[in-house]
Parts: sequence; structure tokens; C-alpha cells
Amino acid sequence: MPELPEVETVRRGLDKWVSGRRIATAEVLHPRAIRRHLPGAVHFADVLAGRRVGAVMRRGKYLWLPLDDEDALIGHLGMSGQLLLQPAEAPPETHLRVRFTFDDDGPELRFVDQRTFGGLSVSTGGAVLPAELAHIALDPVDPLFVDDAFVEAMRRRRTEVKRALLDQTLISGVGNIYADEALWRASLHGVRDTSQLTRPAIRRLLGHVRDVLNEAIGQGGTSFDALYVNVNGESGYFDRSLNAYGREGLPCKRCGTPIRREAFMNRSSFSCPKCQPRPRRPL
DNA sequence: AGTTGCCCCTGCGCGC
DNA sequence: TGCGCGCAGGGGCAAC
Repeated sequence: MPELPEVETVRRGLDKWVSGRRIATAEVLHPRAIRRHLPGAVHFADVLAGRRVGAVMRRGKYLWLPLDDEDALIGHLGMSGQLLLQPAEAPPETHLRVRFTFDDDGPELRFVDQRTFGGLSVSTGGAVLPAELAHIALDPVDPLFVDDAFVEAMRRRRTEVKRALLDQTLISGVGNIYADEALWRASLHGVRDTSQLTRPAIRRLLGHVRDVLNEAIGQGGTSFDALYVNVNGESGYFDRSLNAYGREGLPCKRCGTPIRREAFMNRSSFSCPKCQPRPRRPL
């Protein structure tokens, strides 16, 4: 999916183009797009009409638009979700799921999602953080993220380091691309046992995670295709800076060895066989 | 209690 | 040309 840098790019666009506006109507075109919202899609639309949007927030890969009172419109893009600002007269996208109009008659906000793994919901609790996101850990770009606490939590884990990086209850915002990129920078293989890593090694890895996320934010995220775009439909440029992800067979930019691809959790992991050797005794 | 699989979807590119 | 398969940037939840 969009990982933290892509979601942050979307957040910035929403903050610029949606924050401060008052929702006129919300139209749900696909019920699956409304997630974890027990009162249902009709209620979702009713409760949003007339609400003013505050400063747009993000934690990890989740976004939320604070509303009046302590309510918030929560969004997750899943694997293929997009939030797009579109003129009202723009033809509906093939996978248009939800459409918001505003009382200023300006551009609409559209939630477009091919695979419908993403979704929106209205939270009715939590001034600082919607209650539904309480289980999501702070992300490493958050000023409140505590590095020491992360290091100790990692060492308590009995799992592989890549699985840990992808665990959103431990550290949020990292997905398959940026996990592979951070591991490449740290010269660690993803199946290394977290409890076997030294504190300095975890600290170095965390530094690389934070660096790669910040660099990607600076490039507007990673886009291989039109699926990953900002609210104006534009792609980011970080794909040019990738060192491991998607580079199977291409030379490692550090040592020249062809990058390998390995199966991992029904997906793929990319790494350098020389810089990131598999541990002798995997977990 | 912590960790691991399964499953939710659609579309694309590839090999036969 | 056409079809089946594998693959895709995620996460909730059941089951161990």
C-alpha cells in the first residue's frame, strides 16, 4: 500500500485542500468502503453532512480528519486506496467508492479504491487520537516516538526483524518497501532474530528506517504506477532512490552482487546476498 | 499473551 | 487470442 511517506503526502494534500471546509454531502457508492462503522453507510453519510474539517492528522498509515466535537473521519488506503480532489464535473473513476461535496462548491473529495482493502469510518471518541487507532504504535516520524522504548520492545520480541518492522503495534508506518530499504541500509537480513540483535544494531536500524521514510516524504513517496498518487493525481519520485525493493537481479549499489528475491509472508523480500547474509541459525 | 496464518478484493503481466 | 496463475505497497481477526 501506500506506506507512511505516501500517506503523509496525501495528508499534506488534504490539509491544504480540505482542512477548514464544511462537508455538504457524503455519498457512499460501495458499502465495503465504510469500515468498522457499525451504524452503517447511511448513518456514515448522515453524520458527516454539515461537519467542518479540522487539521488533517496521521499516525503510521492511518489518516484522520478531525470534525466538530471529538468526532473524526478516519481513513486507511489499504493496498490501493486514493483520496483525490476533483472538480464536480470530472467523470467518476472506475473504482470511485465515496464522494464528498463541500458547501463552498469547490472541488470534491473522492475515495477511490480498486481492491477495497482500504476504508473510511467515523470515530466518535478521542480528542487527541481516535479510539479506533489506540492499538497503532507511534511512527518514527512522530516527535513523541521514544527510541529507547522501541529498542527494548524489539529485544523482547521473539520474531524475525522484518516481521517486527511490519508490526504496526510495535512501530507504525513501515511496509514492505521501506522495511526492505531500511534492512538493506542496515546490512541486516530480514529473518534475523530480533532478540539476538544488539541494542546498537537496533538503534542503527531505527535510524535507517527514519532516514528512508523522511527521504521518501521529501520525494513525495514511491510510485511505480498511477495507483500511488497524491490528492492531485501526481506520482512521487522515490522509486529512483530504491536500493533493494523490486531490484531482483540488478547489482547491489554497495557491492555489485545481484539483488535476490525471497518469498516472505505471501509477498517478496529483496536483499543483497553479500551485504545481508542469511543468519546461520534463523529463528 | 504473543505470534502466525488466512482472508478480504481487483487487475496486470506472464507463460503455455 | 485466450486463459490460468502468480503477484501486488495492508491489516483485522481467529487460531494456535
